[in-house]
Amino acid sequence: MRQSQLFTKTRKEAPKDEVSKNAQLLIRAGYVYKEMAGVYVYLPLGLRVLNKVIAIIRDEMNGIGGQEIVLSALQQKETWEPTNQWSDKEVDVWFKTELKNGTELGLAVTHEAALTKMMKDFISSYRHLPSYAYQFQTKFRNETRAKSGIMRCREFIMKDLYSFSKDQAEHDMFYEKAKQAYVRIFKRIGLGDQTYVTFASGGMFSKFSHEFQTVTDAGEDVIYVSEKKGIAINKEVLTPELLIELGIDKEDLIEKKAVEVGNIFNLATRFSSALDLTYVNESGEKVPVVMGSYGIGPGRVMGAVVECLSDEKGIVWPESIAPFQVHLISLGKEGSVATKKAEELYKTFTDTGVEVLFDDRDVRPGEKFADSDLIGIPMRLVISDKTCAEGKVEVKYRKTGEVLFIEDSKILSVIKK
RNA sequence: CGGGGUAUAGUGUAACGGCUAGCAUUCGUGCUUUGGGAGCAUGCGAUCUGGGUUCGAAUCCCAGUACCCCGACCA
Repeated sequence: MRQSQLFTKTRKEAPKDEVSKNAQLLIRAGYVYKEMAGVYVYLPLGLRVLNKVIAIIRDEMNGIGGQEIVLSALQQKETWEPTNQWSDKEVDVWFKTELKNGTELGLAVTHEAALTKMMKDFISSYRHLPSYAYQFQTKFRNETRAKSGIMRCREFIMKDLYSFSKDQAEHDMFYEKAKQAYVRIFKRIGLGDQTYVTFASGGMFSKFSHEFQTVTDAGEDVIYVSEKKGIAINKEVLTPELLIELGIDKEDLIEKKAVEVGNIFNLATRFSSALDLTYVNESGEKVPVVMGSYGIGPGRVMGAVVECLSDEKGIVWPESIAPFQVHLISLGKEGSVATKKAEELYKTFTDTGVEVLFDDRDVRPGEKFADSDLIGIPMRLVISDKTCAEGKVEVKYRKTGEVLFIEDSKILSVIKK
């Protein structure tokens, strides 16, 4: 993509009412636009990152047998009444609306009830289980206080997978597989080092759930990390008994602030019982399906990456989710050798499938460099009269600052696809 | 939902109750310039909304709205 065609532009200063680092940088660099508190628009650059995060999650969900669907954002009152969750007392983050005829509707806070209800049409025998469905869908939550930029929103995309198993043993096996898939997701996204599988409150159906907590001061949760074990415990469930059970010394725990980027938990038969999702087992008995829920917020993940990996100059994207692989910067004047070469290189990249943002704007070098640092694409290539004279291209890595001069003919070989 | 704060061009800011609401940046135009947000000239662009006090309100008071922060909440 040509930067001259990109309708967004960078800013030197962030809006004064954005305090969080993620929102400041994402707005300054032109990734997101704030529509209102807790509601952000994803701009061309931001959508590319979001889609890459989504692609990684999708790949891992498909890898454990997930089947992608899209449920509706508008939900019926009847869907939530069996579990008593239509009540504003039970679920206090509802956005509700109604049809012209007065029928009450809700904007989806989450989807377990809707999917459970739907699955009644498809699950009736043990032969139909286990089954796993997931989606990327917009959730609406009427938070009393949106905060932390794109990390706590009133409208946000969430990946939610729901598992349908014959019994607890089958559920437990999948639960473990899903946990490992989550570990891989955060590793691939570039947050592996600072993200911990965290023991958290399991609600009323199991002792614990597992949260994936990314350590950052921008987070709202307090966790206790055991570096030795590579796991963490949410403050809300930390007890001496648990430490014994996990074989952790209290001295090994370090208190840290963290943001919950994923959560997986056992739903047991809460929804299947309430909504009558049952199947007939081999003995001919009708029994409720055992369910699990597995969530990740791609937008929140994106915010966490910015919080964790940016520096004083701007964002530093991991290669796996950067909006582009390469930031090609031409410093040549119109009609110069450098400009011609940059154009040729741009064509080579686009022809060979290299994702490239081409800064072909007629602005001064300093501005291009500053923008490049702010936008945070992992590899920067500079073409100037100087580099052309040597038959080379300057390569600079955003993360390390390392600079290389590569011969023209070898450029494609240093770019990872 | 409780508490606190803020509201002036696209953005960041200044202005004792009193002069044509100033500065920077952005944006437009022209010239110049081209390896870390250059320079000169010139132009466009603002007091959140509604009441009140006052001879006079960006400034004081009340209400509303929006946003931010702390806490609660996050099924």
